[in-house]
Amino acid sequence: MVAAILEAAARILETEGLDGLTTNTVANRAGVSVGSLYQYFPGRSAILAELTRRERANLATRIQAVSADARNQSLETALRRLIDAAIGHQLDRPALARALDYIEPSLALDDEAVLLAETIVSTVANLLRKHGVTKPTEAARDLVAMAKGMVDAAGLAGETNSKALATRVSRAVLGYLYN
Amino acid sequence: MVAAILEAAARILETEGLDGLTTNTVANRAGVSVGSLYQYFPGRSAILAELTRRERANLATRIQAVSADARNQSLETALRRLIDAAIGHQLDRPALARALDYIEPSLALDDEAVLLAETIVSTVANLLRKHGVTKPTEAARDLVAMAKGMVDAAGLAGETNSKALATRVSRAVLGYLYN
DNA sequence: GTCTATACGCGGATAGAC
DNA sequence: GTCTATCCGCGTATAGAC
Repeated sequence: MVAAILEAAARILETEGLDGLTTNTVANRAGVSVGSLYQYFPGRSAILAELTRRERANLATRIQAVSADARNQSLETALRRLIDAAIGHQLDRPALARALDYIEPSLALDDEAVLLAETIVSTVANLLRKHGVTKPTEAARDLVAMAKGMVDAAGLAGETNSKALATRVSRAVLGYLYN
Repeated sequence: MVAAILEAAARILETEGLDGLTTNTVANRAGVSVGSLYQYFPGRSAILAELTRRERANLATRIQAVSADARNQSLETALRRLIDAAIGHQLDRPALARALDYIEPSLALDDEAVLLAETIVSTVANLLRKHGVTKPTEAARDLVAMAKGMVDAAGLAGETNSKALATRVSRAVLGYLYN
């Protein structure tokens, strides 16, 4: 039930945008009544917060799996794997990812969700540190930001060729690191 | 009067976000009544559209001025100037720029506003083409996207050191081009 | 031209039936 | 536990006074 509501909310975010997401539309789309919805969520923003938490957890899991897996790889290879994971995540549901990215800062996320959001940057930072990159935290933030920008734009433009996109993001990332 | 309304809308977008922007709040902040507001704008979204158009025009003007000025500079210098201009624009009102970036795709912009938005990418593309960069349009889109991502994140994080930021963006941009 | 007052609809949220 | 019905407040938009 919770899953049905969240999935309905996600679909509405994708098709109608933030404005179109109301307790009524979510309930309708989920095939339940508003009353039932309020038994599982205290309100509209709680739905958004939980949806964000789930998506972040999703991405964090991917990132960590790849990162653990790439422990003995070169920095280039490890980064490429991370980029692939991030692109896979974002191009899976580009409009959703974009909407959540935007509202995240204005959301009152619980500690867990905040931690998850930071996981991504700190995973990258750790990787960079291990390979002797200077200012790993700053670099990680920059790399994540630029990758996000590129992937986000690609998603908006309807680009679907993940591999070509990954190659270009890699170029930008490696170029940043080696200049 | 129109200017007062738009400035009020901009301030509300910055402080309250998209949800907080209503015809009432805008009118109040502008020091006029709702009735007067409707004499100048047919509705809420018209305000957003016009605000977007103005901001885009603002940035496009900066970009073109710099671009014309840098006609005989090296590619590196020209790009750095463009980056400085873009950062100057975005860090001037980071929350506003971020909000408009997000809503722009869902806005029914008139032809002029669309053209202005494209001006930025095509200015960069022309510059790249002149210097023999392959796939200039694709590269321009990527460069703008990654710069936007970095500057946007910086603005969110409250970073105010434009010069340091510009240096990092330059690194990313040049790294992308020369790899 | 600008205001106040108001009609109208919609979304959030709850009460109470089943 | 889920539903329907309903209350309340707010935002859009307009009508009409000044």
